[in-house]
Amino acid sequence: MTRKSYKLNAPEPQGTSELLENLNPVQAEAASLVDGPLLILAGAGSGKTRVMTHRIAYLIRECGVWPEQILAMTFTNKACAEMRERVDEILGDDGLDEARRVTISTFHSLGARLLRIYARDLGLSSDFVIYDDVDQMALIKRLMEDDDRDKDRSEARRLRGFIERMKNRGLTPEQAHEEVYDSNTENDVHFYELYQSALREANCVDFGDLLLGLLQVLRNDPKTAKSLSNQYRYVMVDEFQDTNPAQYELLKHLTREHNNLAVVGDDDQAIYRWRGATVANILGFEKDFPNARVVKLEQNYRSTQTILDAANDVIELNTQRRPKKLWTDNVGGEKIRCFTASDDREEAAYVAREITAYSAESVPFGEMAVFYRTNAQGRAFEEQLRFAQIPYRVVGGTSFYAREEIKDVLAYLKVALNPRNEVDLLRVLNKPTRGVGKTSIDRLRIAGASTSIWSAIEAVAHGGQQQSLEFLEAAKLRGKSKTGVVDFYEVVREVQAMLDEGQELAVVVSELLDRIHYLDWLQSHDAERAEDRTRNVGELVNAIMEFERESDLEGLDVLRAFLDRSSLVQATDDLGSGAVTLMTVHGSKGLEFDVVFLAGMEDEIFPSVRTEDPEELDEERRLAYVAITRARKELVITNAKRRRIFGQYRPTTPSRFVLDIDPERLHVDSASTSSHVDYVRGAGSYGFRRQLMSPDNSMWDYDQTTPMTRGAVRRAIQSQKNVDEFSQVAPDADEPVFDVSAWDQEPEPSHSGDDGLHGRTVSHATFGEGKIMKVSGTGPKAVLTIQFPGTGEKRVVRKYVKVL
DNA sequence: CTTTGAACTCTTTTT
DNA sequence: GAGTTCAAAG
Repeated sequence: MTRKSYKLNAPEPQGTSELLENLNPVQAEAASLVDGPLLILAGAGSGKTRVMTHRIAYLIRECGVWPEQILAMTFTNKACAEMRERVDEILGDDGLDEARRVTISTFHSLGARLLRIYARDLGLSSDFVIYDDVDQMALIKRLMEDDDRDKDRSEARRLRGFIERMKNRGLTPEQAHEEVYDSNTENDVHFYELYQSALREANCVDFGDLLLGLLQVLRNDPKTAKSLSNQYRYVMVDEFQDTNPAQYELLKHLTREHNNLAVVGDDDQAIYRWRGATVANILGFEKDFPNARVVKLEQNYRSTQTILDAANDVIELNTQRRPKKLWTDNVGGEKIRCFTASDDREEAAYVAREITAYSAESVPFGEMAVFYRTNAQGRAFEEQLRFAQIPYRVVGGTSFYAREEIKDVLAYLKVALNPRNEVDLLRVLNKPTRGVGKTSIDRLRIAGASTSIWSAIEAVAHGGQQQSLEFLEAAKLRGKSKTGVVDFYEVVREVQAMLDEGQELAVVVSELLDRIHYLDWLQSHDAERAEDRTRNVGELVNAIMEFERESDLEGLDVLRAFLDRSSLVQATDDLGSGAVTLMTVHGSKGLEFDVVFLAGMEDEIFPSVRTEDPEELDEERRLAYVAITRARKELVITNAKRRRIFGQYRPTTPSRFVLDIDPERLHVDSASTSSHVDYVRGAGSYGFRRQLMSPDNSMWDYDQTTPMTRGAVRRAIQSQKNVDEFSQVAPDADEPVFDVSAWDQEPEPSHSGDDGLHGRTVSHATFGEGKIMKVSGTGPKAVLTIQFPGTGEKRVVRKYVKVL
């Protein structure tokens, strides 16, 4: 990569730039302090994204910095997309596409991208595959068996946790060894070592490796570090309070040539300690970067005074924090509404009812959100919102790409790309069932012990040609298990062949599905869920097609890029849509909504049961602070007197965080089954109250006869009128839906915008000649539905066929 | 080898 | 209450 003219020293800002006109003086200062280390302490809602985006624009416009020289790190892909969009807006459309040229990335995406380039330095080939946590667990369990440890699930989880912690701290197994202080840890480190070499053998990396691997490259090869640092002349980091030591070290490497590191963060919003993040990074920033300048953003532009006060009531009880006070011009505001339901279902029903009511008062669905502490709580809300015909989208939870059927299909592709990848290989070797059971798998593993399972499979498939030990061992397979293994081998080879030919990815997948009768298998194997799963597989094909069409990559690179994306991006990462957002509090970080419902505010839910020491409680408190400060206009806090946990009802107590809020700011919805008169302010009172509580849950003051308020009734009635306008939940209605059922049907002719292609005969590398039945889109990337005699109907992108 | 059913366990939070 | 694991029958 050659950059001829680096701006080595960007000029100090001269006077005012019109770019900064829309910022307040402190924001403007933060955006224009361009050189050297900078710490921006940005309270909730103080416009930090605004500052960062303007800063990027300022660098480009006023300081003559090339977009390619700017690196901005965020925590989620969602945040990346938003930042890019906003930079684009500020810069305006001048045809230079500057926003696109800035590197805006998550740490992990950057890691994946750079590791593809430097894979060799780590003994990986660039075909390496990324393991998600399910794959990781599969590998760990297998290794535990080999290492004959107790094959205990919780032990496996513990080991995964250990490995993850090591990687978060940037420690390789060798480095971890030096830290060992007892024999148990010694043992764990040994396992870490084992795990790491298994990953390398399989030519795979896990999530932590995306960072640790990159770190290793930078540590071992100063030249690479230097050139990267020179390329990224200006580095910015969002949510700096949530960086872990590995990420921090990475930043140091990347900025060592210039020290131009601007970090934005808020210690009150640090919520990823459990993931290895340490506030030490933000608290000690000035120590590591002695000449760092510090800017504090304390004016809140988001919430009402009431909401801000409530948030402050909660957070001020934390002891370990940089003192700061947020203020706003936005005085007053509605009181925070509290509602206590009799159980979790009623809680959800209440929220649904209120959403309808707000909607009737013309709050758009997209401006409302429901937050909860754990993903499991989301289901109740899904049910009730669906029932109330409210459009919603669930963010987080099981990601699309983590679903079984999706992982299955992708596993075939991953094996085709990298057959040494044993986790994926074992995942689909007998899926759909081919008669290859545990015994056969064990034999293959023994046969391939010195090489790989794949080579043992190859040996079986190639029959008596080879006389190696592997072959002898593997040759014990006979009958159904042998034909099964051979069949699997052939499937993978066929996929590889199609990929080698440069066949379109979506076609490869369709062929694969046909070849292994995957959809039939889904149907016979688990009829109940088959419909959903079939649709998901169809959506996967759609996503692949879409990706391929938009991608400017060629050949196998498309597949690699798609697979990387599937491991790094949540399918729900896209923003926008007129639907109510359902998500965990963690997921809400960085977002804002007019109306926020904060549900399940009960002790042992929020704060979580698993909170043990005071530091963890502090973190829960910060989490509550984050939740509250997401709300612009109104906040509704709900809880339930009893809740189903482990499938049975258990009594609850109100969250101490609600008790911490000055009752002055609360308005108890009298439709509640409890009057909340018990809500007394003060953290100190909590422990005391808890002692007082009798086992029969007398904390809650039963008062079930209270009628709904007139306001609530009014809203409920109003809402009835509006219900019909909203269709059944269709979160991604504008996405093209791949109609799987159409695969077996007769093609239906169509003439929409077909460039005159309709009915023409085409020739395709694999399928031969066929007739175009349907055209959607125009140009080389249009999707053609083609009837191939002998093969049947296929959808193919225009550029892959020749029109005869 | 595969399927079935009963027993058993686990629940934070996510890139 | 859901997902996983284990044993026994097909």
